[in-house]
Amino acid sequence: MDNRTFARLLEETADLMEIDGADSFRIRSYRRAAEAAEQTTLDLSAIAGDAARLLEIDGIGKSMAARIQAIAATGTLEQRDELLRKYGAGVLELLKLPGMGPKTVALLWDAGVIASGDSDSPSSNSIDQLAAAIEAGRLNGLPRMGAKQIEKLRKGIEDYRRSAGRFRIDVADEQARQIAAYLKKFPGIERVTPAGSLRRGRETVGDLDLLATGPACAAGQTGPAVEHVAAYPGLHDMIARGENKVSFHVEQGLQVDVRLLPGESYGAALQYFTGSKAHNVALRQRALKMGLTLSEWALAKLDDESVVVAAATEEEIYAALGMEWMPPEMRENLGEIERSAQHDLPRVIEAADMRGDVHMHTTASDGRSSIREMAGAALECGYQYIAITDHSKNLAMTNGLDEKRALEHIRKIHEVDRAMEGRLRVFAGIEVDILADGALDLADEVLAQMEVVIASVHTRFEQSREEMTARVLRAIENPYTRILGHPTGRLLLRREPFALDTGAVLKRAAELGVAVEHNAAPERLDLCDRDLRLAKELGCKIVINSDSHDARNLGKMGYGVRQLKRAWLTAEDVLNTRDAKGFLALLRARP
DNA sequence: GCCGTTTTCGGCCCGACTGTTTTCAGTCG
Repeated sequence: MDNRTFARLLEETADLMEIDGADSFRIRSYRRAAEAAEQTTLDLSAIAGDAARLLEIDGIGKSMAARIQAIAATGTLEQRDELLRKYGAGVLELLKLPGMGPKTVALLWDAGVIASGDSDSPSSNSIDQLAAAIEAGRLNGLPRMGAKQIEKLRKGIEDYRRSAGRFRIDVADEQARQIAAYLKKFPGIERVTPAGSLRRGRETVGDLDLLATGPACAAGQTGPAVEHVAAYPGLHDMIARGENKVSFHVEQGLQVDVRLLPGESYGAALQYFTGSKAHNVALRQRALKMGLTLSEWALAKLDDESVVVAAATEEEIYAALGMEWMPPEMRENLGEIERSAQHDLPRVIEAADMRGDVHMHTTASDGRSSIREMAGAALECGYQYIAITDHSKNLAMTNGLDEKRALEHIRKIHEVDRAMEGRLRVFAGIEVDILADGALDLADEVLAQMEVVIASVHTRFEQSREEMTARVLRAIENPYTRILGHPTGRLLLRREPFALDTGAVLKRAAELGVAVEHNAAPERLDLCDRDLRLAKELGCKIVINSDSHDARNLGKMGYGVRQLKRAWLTAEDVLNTRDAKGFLALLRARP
C-alpha cells in the first residue's frame, strides 16, 4: 500500500468527521496527518510495525500512529467506515460540488434529502438523490437554500457529471507506472507502454491503455501472463478477461485495459491504440490510396493481407507510408499528417530544452520547501536559473507577503543566489495577486525590485466576462507585470476557466510584451493546448512554469511540456528554454 | 488530536465573499 492511500483514508475520515460535526481541531489533526503521509519520504506500510518511527513524523502522535497501523493491517479505517455507513457511501462525492461543504451535507442529511440507503449501493447515490430532490423542489424552504443556492447546486451537478469518469494526466500516469512495474515482474513481459490519450498527453484521461509485449505475450500462450495481470493487487473489479486483453477498474475508479501483444505487431498496435481516432482514420485512408491496409496487427498489402509491409515499430509503419514518425502529442489530425508526408514537421519542444523554471513557492507563503531546497531541486533538473515567486498579501490563507515581508524575502533570495556561486541563478520574484479591479496587490516600488513579476487571478472568479477581461487587461497594462500567470484560472475536473475574452487578453499581452504562462501544474495546465496555439499565432511570448509548492514537484514541468507539444510549440517559442541572460533579455523591459 | 510547554493544559493560519439574513453562517482559497 502506498502512502497516498494512507493519506486518502485519513483525509476522507476528516471530511466525514466534519459532516458529523466533530471538533474542528481534531479534524485538523487528521488533515495534518494526511498531509504528513503524503509528504513523508518514509514508506508507511514498511515502518507501520514500528510505532516509534511513526511518532517521529511531524503531525503524527500516539493516536494517529495507531490509525496508520490499523490501515496497514486492515486496508481501511474503522472510524471512516462507520461514518460512511451512517451518511451513505456517496457523501464524499457530494463535497466535490462547488458550494457544497460539510455543513450543507449535514443539513441535507438532517432534512432527509440524502440517506445512507443500502450500504452496497453505488457511490453516485447521494448526487442522484440531491439532483432528484432539486427537481422535485424539496430543497425549497430549507435554511440557506434560496433560489440562487439551489441553482448553483444544480449547475454544479451538471458540471460534475460531465467530468465524471475522467482523471488528471498525473493521476493516470502514476497508475500506469505502478501497473507497468507490476506487469514487468512477470518473466516474459518485457515492455509495457501506455497508449491512448495518456500517451498523447491529453490533459485528462478517460481510461488507461497499456500495451505489454514479450515472449509471454506470444499468440496462444498468454494464459499465465493473463493470470498475472488478473492478480494485480490494486485491482478493484474485473470487467473482462480474454486471451489478449484484460480490463479492470482500479480502486480509484480508473478503467485499465491491458493488451498482451506479440512483438512482431507491437508497433502497429502501439500506433493503433495511441490514436487519436481522427489521426488513425486519416492514416488508414492514406494507406488505402497507397494500396495498403493498416490495422492494429500490421500495415499490409491491400490485395494480399498476408504480405506484411511493416508492423514491429511505429517508425517502420510511418516510413512505409512515406511519412516521418511524430510525437504522439501531435496526432490529432490537425495537419500533422500532411506536414509529415512532406517531411516538414516542426521540431517541437522537449523537456530537455528547459533551462529554467520561474514560478515556484517557498515556506514564505504556501510552499513546503525553503529557497535553498528549491534551488537544490532545480540543479538536479539541470536548470540554469529559477525565480522564487511567493504569493502576495491578498491571499491571506497562503500567508502572502506584504511589502515589508516581500523586501525581506528579496534579500533572502539574493543571499541564496550568491551562495550558489554561479551554478544556478536564483531570481527574486513574486506571484502578485490581481485584485478585483485589476490593480496589483503590491506597491510598484516593491515590484520594481524584482526580476520576475507574475500577475495572477486567485479570487472573484465569478465576475462577468466584461469585468474579468477589463480586470486582466488592466493588470497587464501595469508596467511591472512581466508574466500573466495561469491565465484562465481553471482547475481540471474541478473548476471551469473563468469567463474571459482570451483572444483580447493574448493580443494585448503580445503588444505589451507581457509573457503568458503555461502553468504546468497538472491540476491546471493553463493555458490549454488550444489557447497556446492561439498565443503563438498572436505572437505572444510564452513561459512554462511548474508552479511548484514543493521541491519534489519541479519535475512536473514535463506534463506542461506535453501540452506545448500538443500545440506544436518549439523551443524557440518559449522564453525559458534560453539561458539566464537570454531569458531576461526577452522578458518585458522594466520601466 | 498534536504539540510544546509558562510541562499535563491551552492554543491550533484567516480574510473576503456570497446569499441569506436582518446580524451571520458557510464556503473558498
